[in-house]
Amino acid sequence: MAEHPTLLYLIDAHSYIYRAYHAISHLSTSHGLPTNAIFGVTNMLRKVLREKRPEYLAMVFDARGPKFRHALLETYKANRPAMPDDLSVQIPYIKDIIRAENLPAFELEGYEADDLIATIVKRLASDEHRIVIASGDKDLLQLVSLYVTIWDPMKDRRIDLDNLRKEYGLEPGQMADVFALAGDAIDNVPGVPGIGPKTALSLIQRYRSVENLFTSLESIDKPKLREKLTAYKEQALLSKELVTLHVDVPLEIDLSMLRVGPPDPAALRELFSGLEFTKFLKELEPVVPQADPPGRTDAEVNADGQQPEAKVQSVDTEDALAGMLSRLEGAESFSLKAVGTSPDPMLADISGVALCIEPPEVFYIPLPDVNFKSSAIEGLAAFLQDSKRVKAGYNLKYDLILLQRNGVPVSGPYIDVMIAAYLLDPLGRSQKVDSLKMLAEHYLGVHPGDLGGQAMSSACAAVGIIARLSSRLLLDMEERELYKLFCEVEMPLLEVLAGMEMTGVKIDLAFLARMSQELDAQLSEIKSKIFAAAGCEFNINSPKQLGEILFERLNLPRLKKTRKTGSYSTKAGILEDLALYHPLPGQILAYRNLAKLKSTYVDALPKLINPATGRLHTYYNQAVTATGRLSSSEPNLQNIPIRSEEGRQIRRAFITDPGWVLLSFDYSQIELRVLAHFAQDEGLIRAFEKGEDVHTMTAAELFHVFPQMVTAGMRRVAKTINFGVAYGMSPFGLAQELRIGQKEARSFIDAYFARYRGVENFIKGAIASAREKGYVRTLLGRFRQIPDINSRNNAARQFAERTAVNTPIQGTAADIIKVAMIQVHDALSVGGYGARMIMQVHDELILEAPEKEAAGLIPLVKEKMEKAVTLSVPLVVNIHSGHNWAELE
DNA sequence: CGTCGGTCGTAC
DNA sequence: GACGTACGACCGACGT
Repeated sequence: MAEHPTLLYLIDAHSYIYRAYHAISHLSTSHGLPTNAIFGVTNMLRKVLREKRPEYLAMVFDARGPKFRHALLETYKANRPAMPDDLSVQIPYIKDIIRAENLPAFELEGYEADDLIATIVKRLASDEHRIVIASGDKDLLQLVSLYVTIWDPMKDRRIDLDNLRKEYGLEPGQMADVFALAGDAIDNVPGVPGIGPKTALSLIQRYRSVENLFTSLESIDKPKLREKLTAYKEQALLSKELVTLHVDVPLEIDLSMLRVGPPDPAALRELFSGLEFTKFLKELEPVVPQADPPGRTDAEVNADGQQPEAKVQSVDTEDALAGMLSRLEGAESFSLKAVGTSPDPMLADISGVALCIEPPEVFYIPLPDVNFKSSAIEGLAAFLQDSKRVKAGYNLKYDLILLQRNGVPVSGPYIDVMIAAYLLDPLGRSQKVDSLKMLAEHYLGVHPGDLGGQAMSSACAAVGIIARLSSRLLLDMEERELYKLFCEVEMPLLEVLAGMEMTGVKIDLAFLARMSQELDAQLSEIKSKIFAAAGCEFNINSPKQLGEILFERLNLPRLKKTRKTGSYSTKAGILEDLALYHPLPGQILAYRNLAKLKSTYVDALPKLINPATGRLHTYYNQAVTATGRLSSSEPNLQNIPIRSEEGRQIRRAFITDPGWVLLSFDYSQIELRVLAHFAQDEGLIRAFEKGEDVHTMTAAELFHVFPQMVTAGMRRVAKTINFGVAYGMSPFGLAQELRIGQKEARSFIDAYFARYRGVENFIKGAIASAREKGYVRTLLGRFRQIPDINSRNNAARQFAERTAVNTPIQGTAADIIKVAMIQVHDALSVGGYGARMIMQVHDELILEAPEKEAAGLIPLVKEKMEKAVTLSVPLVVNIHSGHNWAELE
């Protein structure tokens, strides 16, 4: 596989023109010119340009005039309605916009876009030139190959060779056979009447091709089906000719014809203003001076007339490179920003690196284009890997992944100013991934103007600011006693997380596809029962409509208060109560349960599979939570269901390669152990030292019985209280959770605190300390301000008090697993294991390992986790292994 | 079409 | 109102 394949985007223009036309209704200028299709196509195009920054692209149009296929079948497309007038008037404007964006466009008299696309694919697709076809047209599926994927930019759905094989169980070349049998009413491909997509698919799966099917007709056991096929044999063969794409369009084409040029902002501005597209007008960047000629460039970025932030030197000659490298020789630290073509570092191609040793001087190394690419990379790589030099960045994990994927490994020490700012203020959302600008304003008092603009220049401005921010934030962290946490935990963890994100996890797509189908069937069954029970049809997903049905139409008792907005609450707890009065609430609960699984997990996960790796790469955010936990997104792997049996099935889709095994290591009761440590509570510490079931022990204490006498109900109460303590539980909350009265709940809580005086004192102490200092800290010194702790507003203050109790507990547990992750990572690398950490779920680490390594690995990882820190109670890690995540119990 | 608050539900 | 920390799907109001 090539190291950096070039991506070519082929856009099926008519597919998008029609979709935009139908998706957007009634958009027109004040003069009455319809603009719905123009708007939709422009929107899609600009999205592609913005997000993919393609180097090569072609807009492919259907040509007017007779199609050669008419010779094949006179009725072909005969009854297809001509393009409506209010659409055809828009086409010239779309072409104008494509011209102004400077995008290559192709159209050939007598040929359809499909055939042009097929021909271009035939000529250009290779390992080095991967092709992405943007289209919603099924016929194009036959072009999918190792080098060609189909992408629907509106739904952001990708189909590559693996997907296609898994979804259809066929090779791309067989897709034409399926369509030939099933036919297509819109394109007037007749197919075989009475055979739809399902039957067609299963026939081709069995017989491989239309031709082969007709030689084996006698083996079809359903007589009706055999009759149909016999009767329409000729029509089916003709249909196949119709749907088979032609790769012999007389078109001279080479790669250079597809190169995307720079857009013409003046022309775009004129078009957009004539079309009254204010949205796009705003997006056009303000007029900037032309970039200086290659060589030495002094693109100055002004900060409100203060000193320039960046004097950019473009490293695009051997001399410039030598100059930069000799400057790096004397540098103990430098800041960097890798520029990629996508915000997802697992999808992006690298286009360059900006680097700053001493602001305002900035180097920019354009990467894939430079002809001395290898020497530039090698020279730079030596410095990026030098453990004596500090590398500063903003969201460095992005740069690490992008560079590593392009063969340039980076090593610490690091200073990530996003994370530094997060430690200093974990609430102030000032350190979001796109807000380096806010940090500059807050800590440096400058107002950089160029951070949101074009990628290269904003990266150059960014590295200057990062260099200045890093020294400032280091001082602030020292002052706040956060420096050690930063250097010894967060920065090493950054690299661990980068590795986990790059590795990703393998997913069983076929399993999810089956599950999706099953859920579909179950959902439609429940849906009809719901409509019958309700006596009318409505949107089950709308809490508003549902509330009206339940409480107004069916007049069910309004047991709970209405919500803020005045609508009725329809959450699960309330529906469970209502289920006693009517069958509908129970059916709704069942529907919600399945619909949630389908939309949030079963159908969402496949969309996030990376086409290049075939795996799922979550994003671990290290600078989001108020307590110091990690969060995971795209997808969130930290809320995959486990508690219900149906939900847990989702975990069966998380798998590993043959010969490998999944191992999970989870801390037993980590938050309760942390509580025992902080509270120095004798009873709790003793329970953990004995190594017995802590909830049972608590129940024994609470109910004054021997542990052997504890019933399941008693244990459940104890368990709920044990969890509740860490959350700052109230009698109301406990009552609700246990479905008991508030008085009873209060007496349980009183009994708990009477038995666990240390815990009671810890809670009082945590609140008092927060009141006095205005903040709380975790075991490793992580810091969170509690601004409302002295508020006169009761609700706000009580909330602050619960936070003051919960944050040290939750945050310390987060500290501990972070330390463990670093040590496990180091141990794996020192021990030369092939095993790797792939997921973290707050108190649990999941590794994948070659089966042979598992036995040796288990005690090693367990040891590292249990000894990550020393508390007054032992840390205990439980281990499970299996071939999918559900087997890890 | 896009954004955003509200509601709901999953995890630890 | 009411028990901590997240992410994200869906709806529906509203803006372009």
